[in-house]
Amino acid sequence: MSSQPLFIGALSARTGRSVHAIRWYEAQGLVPGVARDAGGRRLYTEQHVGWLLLMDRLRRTGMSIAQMRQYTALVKQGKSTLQTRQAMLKAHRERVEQTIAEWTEALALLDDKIEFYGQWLAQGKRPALEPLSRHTTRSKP
Amino acid sequence: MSSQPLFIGALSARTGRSVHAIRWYEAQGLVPGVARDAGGRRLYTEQHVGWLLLMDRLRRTGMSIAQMRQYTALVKQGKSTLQTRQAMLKAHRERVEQTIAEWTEALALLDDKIEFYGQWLAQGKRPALEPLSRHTTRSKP
DNA sequence: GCTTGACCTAGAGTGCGCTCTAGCCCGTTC
DNA sequence: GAACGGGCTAGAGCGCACTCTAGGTCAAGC
Repeated sequence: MSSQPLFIGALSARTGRSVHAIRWYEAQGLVPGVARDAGGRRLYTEQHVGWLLLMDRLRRTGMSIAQMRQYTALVKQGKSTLQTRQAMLKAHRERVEQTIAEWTEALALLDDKIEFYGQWLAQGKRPALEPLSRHTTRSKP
Repeated sequence: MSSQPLFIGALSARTGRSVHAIRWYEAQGLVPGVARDAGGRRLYTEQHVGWLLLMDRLRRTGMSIAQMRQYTALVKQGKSTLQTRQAMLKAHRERVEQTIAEWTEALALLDDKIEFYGQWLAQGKRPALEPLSRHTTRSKP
């Protein structure tokens, strides 16, 4: 269960992030609890693997570095910030859902366009109805 | 049905894109068929509204400017490129679906974390199981 | 005919998130 | 003990997608 510490190269291998990126994340205040050995080298634990992968997920779902820094700062402050952290994640969850909804709409537009090209190709002439109007207009009934 | 042309300010208002952005898009080869009046001002039609909104959708679903330029170039070349255009959209559709899947996974992780904080708050002490392991490890059975 | 405002071009500047370089240190291996 | 691999810091550079500035033109209204 308890494992020996990882050096930065090992953490890099485990997380798929570059060594540079890991150091840069730390400099940005996105990696709490990094110890050093006698020679000044960073020492990581298994938890850091999970943490970095969480950071990765947050990033790749559009959370900014600034917000991730804020979240990390809350974690560093301990359990008095549990509520705030939960609220942050809930807010982010909202944004993720919102984005999924938008991308799903885009999927519908793409399907229409693909179908439009399909008909054009099948019939040899441009179909009458352009698919654009249905999806791209901004309301106005 | 036939409407008088729009100047760039009107197009900006209709599409929500800035005047600067519209000119920049044109410079990048993303806006086909832009006429000019005697004084050199750009003249747009209703189709341009739809076109820009399509470009917007593609952009906001992660298509790069380079790829949008490629797509626009195909449109400019006429119907001989129908098949290629359709293929491009199909490929983009794939990427969009892929991304939706990833974001949906992230949603699950967020839900777990939110729940984790909920339990911590309810019980007053840190729950045993960290939600991270389930979602963030990269395979390894 | 002069002001006003919307338009024009060319190009510089910006913000984000890394990525890479330079120059150095330290510990292990031959 | 020299070479090598991996670590360190500080800071420069990059790619993308805009965004803004400077300096000018043009046309419609007073």
